[in-house]
Amino acid sequence: MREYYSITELTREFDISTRTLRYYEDEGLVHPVRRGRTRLFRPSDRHLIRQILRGRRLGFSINEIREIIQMYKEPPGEVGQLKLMIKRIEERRAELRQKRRDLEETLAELDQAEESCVERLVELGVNT
Amino acid sequence: MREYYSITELTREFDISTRTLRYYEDEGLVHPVRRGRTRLFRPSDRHLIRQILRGRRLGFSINEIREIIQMYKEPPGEVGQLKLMIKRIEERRAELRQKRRDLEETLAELDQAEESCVERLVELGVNT
DNA sequence: CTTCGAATTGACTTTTACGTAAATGCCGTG
DNA sequence: CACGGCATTTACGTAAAAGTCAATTCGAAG
Repeated sequence: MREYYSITELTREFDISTRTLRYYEDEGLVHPVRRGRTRLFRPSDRHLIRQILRGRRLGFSINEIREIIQMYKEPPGEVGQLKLMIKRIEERRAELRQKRRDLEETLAELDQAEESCVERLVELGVNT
Repeated sequence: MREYYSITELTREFDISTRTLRYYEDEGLVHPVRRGRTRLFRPSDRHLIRQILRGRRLGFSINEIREIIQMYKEPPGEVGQLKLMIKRIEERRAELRQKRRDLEETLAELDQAEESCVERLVELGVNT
């Protein structure tokens, strides 16, 4: 496990811009340490970036991603907070299950669409 | 099957604003007919709205949604177009499968997080 | 020491997906 | 016919998530 990653290494690995990584830092999502002015990202930051991009691909906003990442962290110490956290987690899961239904439906329709296309090709006598 | 739906009926059904529906019309995603200046949405439009919102929940942009909806329509008549269409569909499916992986991973992490919270509650001696 | 390239900062710009407000049209009811 | 209640059009506003550009600055190589 590497100790540090430079900003450009990570932009290459994840195919994002430096601007994006700095933006995520401004938003408090990652916390690279500094050597002089240079950012040094640790494996934990790298892991956070993975999670951020995952959230992004699923259509979550930065604020939502921030919330979700909070949930991955150490659970809070106070009972009220814990119960609230569990409620929030449950809400997110419901949302994700909705997304999963949406996803399955969309995939099914695309399967259908592709099949129609292939049929059409066969009608036209194209040898696949 | 109703013949027409008014704009407000649909805004209530789908919990979106009239602005949003007019925007989708501007963007050429739906095509309500007019009685005078009033929009009348047909069942096909209603179905389109379903598909649009599904895409929206999955984080697709309007342009992407437009593309995806194109795919659901009648396949094109020309061979080159058909092959291109199949390629596009395949790309979208790959993207959706990626989203599905993202989704499963996120769900798994949330399960983990919730479990931690529950454990913590038990430690604190809270009777669930 | 100079120079070069990579990194940083800050400011400004852009795109997307609507929100919002103002002015006006249409229509059924009392 | 006046009215309330939707609808419409036009226009401007805005928040999120970066892109872009200019001016520096740092550190390492020559």
